[in-house]
Amino acid sequence: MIVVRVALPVPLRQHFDYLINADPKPQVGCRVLVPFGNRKLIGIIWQIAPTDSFDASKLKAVLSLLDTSPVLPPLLCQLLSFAADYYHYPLGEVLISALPALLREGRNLNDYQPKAYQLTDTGKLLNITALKRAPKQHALWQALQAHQLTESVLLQQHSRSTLKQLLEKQLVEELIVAPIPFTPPETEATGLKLTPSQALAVTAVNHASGRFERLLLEGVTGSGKTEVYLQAIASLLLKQQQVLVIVPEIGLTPQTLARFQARFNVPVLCWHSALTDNERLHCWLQASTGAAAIIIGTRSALFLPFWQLGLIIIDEEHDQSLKQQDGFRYHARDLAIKRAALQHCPILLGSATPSLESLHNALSKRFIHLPLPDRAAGQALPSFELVDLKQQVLQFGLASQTLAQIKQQLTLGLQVMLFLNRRGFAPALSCQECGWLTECQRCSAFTTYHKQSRQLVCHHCGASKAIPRQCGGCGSTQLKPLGQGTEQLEENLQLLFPDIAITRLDRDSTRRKGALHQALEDIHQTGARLIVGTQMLAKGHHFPNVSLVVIVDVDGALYSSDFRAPEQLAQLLTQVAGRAGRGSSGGKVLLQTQYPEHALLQDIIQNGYASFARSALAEREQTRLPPFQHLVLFSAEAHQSIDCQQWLQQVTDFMRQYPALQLLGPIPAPLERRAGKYRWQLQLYSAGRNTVHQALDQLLLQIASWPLSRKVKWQLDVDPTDLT
DNA sequence: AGCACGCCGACT
DNA sequence: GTCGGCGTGCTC
Repeated sequence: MIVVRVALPVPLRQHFDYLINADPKPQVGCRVLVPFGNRKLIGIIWQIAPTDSFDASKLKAVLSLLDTSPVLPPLLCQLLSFAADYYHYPLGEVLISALPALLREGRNLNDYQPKAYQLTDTGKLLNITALKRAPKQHALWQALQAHQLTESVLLQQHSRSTLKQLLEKQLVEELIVAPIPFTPPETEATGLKLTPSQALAVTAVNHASGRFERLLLEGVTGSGKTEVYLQAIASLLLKQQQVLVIVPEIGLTPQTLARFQARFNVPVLCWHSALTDNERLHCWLQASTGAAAIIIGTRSALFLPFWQLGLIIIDEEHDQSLKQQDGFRYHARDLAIKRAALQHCPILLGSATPSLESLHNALSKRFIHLPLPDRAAGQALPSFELVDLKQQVLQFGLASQTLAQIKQQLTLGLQVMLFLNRRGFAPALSCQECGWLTECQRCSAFTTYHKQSRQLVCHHCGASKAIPRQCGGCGSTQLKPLGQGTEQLEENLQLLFPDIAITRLDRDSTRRKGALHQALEDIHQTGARLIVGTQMLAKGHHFPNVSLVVIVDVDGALYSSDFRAPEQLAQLLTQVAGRAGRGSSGGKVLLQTQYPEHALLQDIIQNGYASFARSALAEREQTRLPPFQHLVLFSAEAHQSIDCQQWLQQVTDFMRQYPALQLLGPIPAPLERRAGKYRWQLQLYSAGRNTVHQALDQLLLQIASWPLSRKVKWQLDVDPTDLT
């Protein structure tokens, strides 16, 4: 018996030591089933024979060793260990979250390995007449005479039950076949003709092959980023190297997959949350054996165990969905960079609207900057136009000038897209007599009026209730919708344009399975049409027939408390604009605003995202905000507001011993109460990373001993992207 | 986190 | 008399 140190999926920042048989040999990265208190847990072996073991007389023994070789190979162990340190999240939970669910539950990997079948010695010596009354079994026995057959080949000709019968008679035996990596193509796939800047980008990626290099591909929408990805991949496949492509949640469409599959004659697999547990494990195995050549996946694909990874691509690297927003709050882009460093392979970040973080890295020469300034097909970029809402009589939230332009495009048989980031019919119901508004009982927010479903819904906690007959303040029955959401905008537009088809695209209209697909199909038909939608319109989908985009209300983001709001608005506007006018006609984008002279808007519309981003960076530098300082966000949640505040005050008091840290807070969170709980936060700024990490390590040793930590649910977000 | 232990209030 | 509320302690 030897001692192993095990990482367990518990929120305790420590390891646990167990006794284990020296044979079969336990290895770091293997799963073990261990007794823990009065329950059983699956953990990962983290160290063999630690020198400073726990009191040997108190050690329990491992119940079983689940793997003969590590499910987490050394490189992944390094990556995950780094991640646990960097995000200050318990190692055991980080390790276990990197495994597919079936492996987390302790499933035996061998059951999922590809199998082959051959005759046993008795099977080989069997008399030819022995199976004559079982023709199917006889046929299979005959087929196996020459050589073994893999499971998939065998099942093409024979049934599983025949096989089972021969296995039971011990005439046939099962063996696990050694995995075979994908067959590299013989010649490089031919792609489209590249523009000079595309060709330059492909060359740069190829040149970086085999070593760690970070490249930022800054390409306006329609500049052919995907073609650069495809051609950069082509030469790696010849060398039998695998490629990982990480895309935002919404970006993994059948079209994306089809485009990769059509180009290369190698296995392309996808990885996303809609896969079943079995499909996930399959994909995980194909990555680890090298059978998969290209994997296109959402952020957690980052933790797949590749056989020979040659390149990582992060598409839409600015996208918020790359950052996990609960539990282990990692950023897939940042961890992918770490992974590329460990793998000694290049990483290519692509976006039309790069994050200020990546742009800063590119401008300061840490990343190789690869701009693609022109649209590949040569069309003009859409033009922006501001619509001043001041002193205007609005009809359904739209200025007369806006309506005139909509009408004009519809008359031409073209499509118009209206973007309103507020779903439902109206953001609240209001009493005409006393001004009372329908509020959520459990959140500090109003409840949205949904007309179709006849309900008041809180968009923060999800609670819904029937529409009240009377005002909760004065008892009046005069309740009217206040403000406008997509549901109402659709209704109103239908009144104005009774003959025009309208498609609404938001979380409510696409809830039903297949509804999104249907809506997109409708939009792809030519002819006049109005499209109304939320954020969903800005991501992933292309609308070739849209010639005019209306941003109904841009002002919300102009004066936000979140310092990232301008960046996000600029990205949104640019992305929305890029969705339109892809056909022969260049599109136009109307921005309705009360503040047409606002510097940010002026910058975006006159000079474009690239220019805006550079001035925004200069501003961040002056105000010492990320990426010029590092930010860590503490949040606390409790039934009593005072508990949150006091808990964060304790953090503040502790952190005072580090003068290099700047503290902002404790302050109430932007949504002070959610689902019946109060929420506070504390922001920590630091010029250097080391200081924060050291301070946090010390702090986390203390927190468990604070009595208040029992009442307060707290979390820590390193490099937060969302300050709510 | 989970789970047991333990000490006080309102029920069959 | 018990069921069950959640404070406290522990997990190799």
